[in-house]
Amino acid sequence: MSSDKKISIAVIKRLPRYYRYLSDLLNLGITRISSKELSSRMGITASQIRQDLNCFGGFGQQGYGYNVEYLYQEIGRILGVDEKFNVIIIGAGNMGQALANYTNFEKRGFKLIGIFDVNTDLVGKKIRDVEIMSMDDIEQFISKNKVDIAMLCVPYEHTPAVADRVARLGVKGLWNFSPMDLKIPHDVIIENVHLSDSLMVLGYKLAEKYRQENCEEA
Amino acid sequence: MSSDKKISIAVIKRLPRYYRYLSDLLNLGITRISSKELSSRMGITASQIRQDLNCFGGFGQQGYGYNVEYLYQEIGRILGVDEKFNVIIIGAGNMGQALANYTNFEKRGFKLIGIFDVNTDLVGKKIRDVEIMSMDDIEQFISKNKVDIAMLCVPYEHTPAVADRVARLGVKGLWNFSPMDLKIPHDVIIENVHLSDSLMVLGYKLAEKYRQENCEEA
DNA sequence: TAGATTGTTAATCGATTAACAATC
DNA sequence: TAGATTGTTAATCGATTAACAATC
Repeated sequence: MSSDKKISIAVIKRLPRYYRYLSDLLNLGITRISSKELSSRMGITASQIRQDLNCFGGFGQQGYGYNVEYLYQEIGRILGVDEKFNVIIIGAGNMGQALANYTNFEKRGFKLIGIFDVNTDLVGKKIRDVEIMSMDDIEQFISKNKVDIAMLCVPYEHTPAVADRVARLGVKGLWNFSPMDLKIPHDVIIENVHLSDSLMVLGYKLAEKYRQENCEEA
Repeated sequence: MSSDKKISIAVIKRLPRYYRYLSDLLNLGITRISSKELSSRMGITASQIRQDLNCFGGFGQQGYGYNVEYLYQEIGRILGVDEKFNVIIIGAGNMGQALANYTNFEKRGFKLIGIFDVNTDLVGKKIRDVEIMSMDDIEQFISKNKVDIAMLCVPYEHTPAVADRVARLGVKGLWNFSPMDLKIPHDVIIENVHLSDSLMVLGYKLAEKYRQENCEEA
């Protein structure tokens, strides 16, 4: 059954992946699926799927499997897709603009309501109906609008100060794109996207592959 | 000692993080560090640090600790920073341009040598001295230049076909930004960057936080 | 030498997988 | 009812942490 025993981060990190696969199944018009079939599609064990899902409740039915649409909606609910988080982007460079153009985020419950930049040349420009505003106006904006999440796309050296600034204004979630482990002394949830870490893992695997190929030749 | 017992992915994923912290220490002018001191900075146990490093060899010295510069260089070597991977970006939209502007990648051993897009309006434009070329010319380009890694910043629906196309041309590493688990029938290393998965984990944690706050009020 | 800190083995903890009774 | 497949407990596996002898 569901309720409150602490759910491990390993399980939580798999939820968006389940959500993606279920979305695909839905688009394929598949209405029911067994843990066994899903396991072969996802490349994980059926046991793990059942174990994971049972952290949150019994979504399946013996002898039948899982109803795709129901499971999709339940996982969406767990992930907070219905919560409709209000989001701002800080830093309207390429990365900020790229994120502003990701319409998929909206479907996942993240609504972009503002973009901020220090560069006054950009102020007034619109990206998908959302205006770029001056950083000077951010205090006023947040006091007038509920902002759940700030996506931080500012240069490395400014990131801690900007994070601190929006945290003081009551923003509860930060999505950090700078290559640092952002830590601020506030009651805030931080999720770091370490692009260069990911690239370096790719580099490691590639270097390892090249080494192996060289061995085989020799 | 070093050698060939398979190193777990959990360890490898921590290497870029060690590399970042060591780079910071170097910039602070710190020349030696103990696993204990590093553990308190990184928020992991000293035991894990020593265990991790010893997968690759004994980099430290009893009674002294680790030489920061030496350890930094060794981890860099393990990660392939010296290999100088040649990289191309496919898709010169906001995300592709954002990546093209990340000068940090170069310092980590990833050299951008080409950008490709289907949009002929973009062809000829330069980003940091690298020209945007037409997708039609990609076969010729790869046959003339060693390309280790392709960063895929193309729309979702085109991603598998583009991945397949460059894999056939001999590109051995793919960095995928589309929200799918890219799988292609070639001998290629794929690293997926699932931005929306990361954002949804943030959403989960935030939703959980809000639920807790509501409970406390009630 | 004495103190510090590694490298490494052993113990613990947590996550994954296997097994199977419950039940649709 | 018989067959299928879940929910859940138990077994296994791997990763993290603790401990300490080796040694700088």
